[in-house]
Amino acid sequence: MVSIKDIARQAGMSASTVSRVANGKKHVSSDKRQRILQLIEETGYVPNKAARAMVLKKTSSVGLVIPDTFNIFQRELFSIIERSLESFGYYTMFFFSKFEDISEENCLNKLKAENLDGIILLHEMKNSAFYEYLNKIGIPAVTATFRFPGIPAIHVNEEQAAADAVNHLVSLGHRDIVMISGDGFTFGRQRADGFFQALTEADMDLDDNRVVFVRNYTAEFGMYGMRELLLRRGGGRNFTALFAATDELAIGAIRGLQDAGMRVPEDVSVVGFDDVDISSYVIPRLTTVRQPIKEIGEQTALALHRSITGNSVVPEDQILPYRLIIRESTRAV
Amino acid sequence: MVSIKDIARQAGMSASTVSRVANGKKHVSSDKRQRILQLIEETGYVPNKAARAMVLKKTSSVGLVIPDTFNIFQRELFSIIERSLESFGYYTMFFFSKFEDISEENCLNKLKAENLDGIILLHEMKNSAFYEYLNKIGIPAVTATFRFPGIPAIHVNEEQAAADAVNHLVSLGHRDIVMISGDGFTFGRQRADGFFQALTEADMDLDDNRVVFVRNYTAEFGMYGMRELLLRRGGGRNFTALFAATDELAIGAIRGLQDAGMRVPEDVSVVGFDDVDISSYVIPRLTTVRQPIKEIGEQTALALHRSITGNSVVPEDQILPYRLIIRESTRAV
DNA sequence: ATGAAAGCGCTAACAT
DNA sequence: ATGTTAGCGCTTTCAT
Repeated sequence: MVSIKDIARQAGMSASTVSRVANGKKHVSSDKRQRILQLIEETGYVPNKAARAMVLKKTSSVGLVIPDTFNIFQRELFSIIERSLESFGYYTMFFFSKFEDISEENCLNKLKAENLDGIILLHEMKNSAFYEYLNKIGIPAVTATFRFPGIPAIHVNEEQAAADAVNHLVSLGHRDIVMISGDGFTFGRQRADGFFQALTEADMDLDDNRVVFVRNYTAEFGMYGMRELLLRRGGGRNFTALFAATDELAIGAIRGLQDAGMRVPEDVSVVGFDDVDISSYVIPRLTTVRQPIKEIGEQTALALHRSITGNSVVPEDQILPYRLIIRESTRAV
Repeated sequence: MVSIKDIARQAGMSASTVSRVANGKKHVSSDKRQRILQLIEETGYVPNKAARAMVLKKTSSVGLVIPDTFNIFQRELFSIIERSLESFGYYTMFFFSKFEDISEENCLNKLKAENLDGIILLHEMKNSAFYEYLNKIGIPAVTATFRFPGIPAIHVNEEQAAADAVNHLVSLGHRDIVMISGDGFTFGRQRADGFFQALTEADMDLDDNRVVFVRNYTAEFGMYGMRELLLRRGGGRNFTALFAATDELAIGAIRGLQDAGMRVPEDVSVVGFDDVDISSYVIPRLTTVRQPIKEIGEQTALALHRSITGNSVVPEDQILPYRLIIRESTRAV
């Protein structure tokens, strides 16, 4: 590894001068600057980040905490955030965390060791120790797609969005609607709440048997959820519509339906949530709730940047607009 | 941030003693050790990684270079690698890179600044400067899913696997087979080569018009590719089977077929590649080539670990077995 | 404009 | 067993 001293020695100057050049500071004669620049170019010298972080007491890095088993939506989101953060000059470090105490503790320790400038959570924590730590050291933090008291959040109104999705089904004449949701994230609960709210407003029967909560928001568990629903309802001909808490869940559920000899949307209408890439290509194309993923990502990065630099207003919660995208998986009863 | 000095001061001992305890070294009396451990617990002290890296001259971190627009297969793979690396005690840093000179240069600079213990590439580089750098500084490196001369690689025989996929189609009686592949990764070329090889062996016509290369390996581009193919073939009734270079491409292509009024597998059989999660849930379930993703990930981490510790044989190229998974998207003509 | 020196948090070598 | 010291690569006073 070529260090600042190597450059200084080769140039016959001091490390200070090299440092000034490397950081674009003034007060260096242009001939020396030229010479050093040339040496940097030749040797491919790049300042060591660890050493820099130590003296500067900041890392220009932000930590992005994401679920260990992130779904397609979350994957798209973190790419956007990463790119956006980069445009502000931050380097993004990813921290994968399971929804378990031990994994969270592990994640927290890694985070602590890094001396980050800020933290973004895409993923709520089971253990409040995490939030307490953020609070205690006063590190800038932002949450995306969910909120936690005291931390600025960027998200949509999950409950309302879910209710709207269900209302679409109701407006199509469906009277017997079921739902598959999941554990581990608040949005699973919120979307289920929206579901019940819409049912209530439509004056429909809302026994708990209408919702099954599965372990993961994936296609695999969507299929299991559907099997469970079919079992509960004794073969299933008695519901005509399904609301799935994510598009992946919806895709798996449609598979389960198909396996049981039911077609979508002829026999059962299905609405998903997220409007993930693949949703507009599967058969049938999915009716779903589109989250403004680009805006969520960009606003999250911006809010954190503001919070880090501190030279503008403290960012507040931002609730962004969603949109119901009607495609082929729903139809009138 | 609580530092080693804070602990030392509170304990009334020297930093060395605290360091010894924090690193589980011997030669500390058990009462002092107790006291320090307690303090560490209370304060939540975690050694600063940057400072540690500086004196140790190693970071216990490995860089994982992945494509900016990673597909589902690559996403699954990097999770596995990350977990596996963690079990060896490494922290993984992700570096997203586009297949462009500037992005690669950017990525290389970040890499250099980090002083990594090793590097894993999931993604080939356009510019050879990248490989030259690895070589020059002699940093341990491993490539996964592709190979570059001089760097140990973990991968399947892409060409042979593709040929097998096509042979399956041939054995089903298909005589007019087309393909959608992509740019930017060698595997796109290799899978196309396997396609041509199988066609040759089956003594079939192999004009270049049979393959369309799209820009990305996503469902979106799979659909575009199919449209292009349909255009070329004047409406399309004259091919009965498709080989898609990835499952996502296959899903998009099936959508394109469906939109043109053709059904899979009744009118056209489709084979994908990768056996991504979603492939066993979509309609129709995809026939595809399964890469041993878990083994690829684990062997990659292991090979790098060996290369870093240097206390075992230098790892060599490993070619892992693939498997053709026959599901619903293919049938006899 | 330039260099010398101090110090960031940590570990290891060297005393004691 | 424990403390003192030096030094990792860098930036930033502070002299000159």
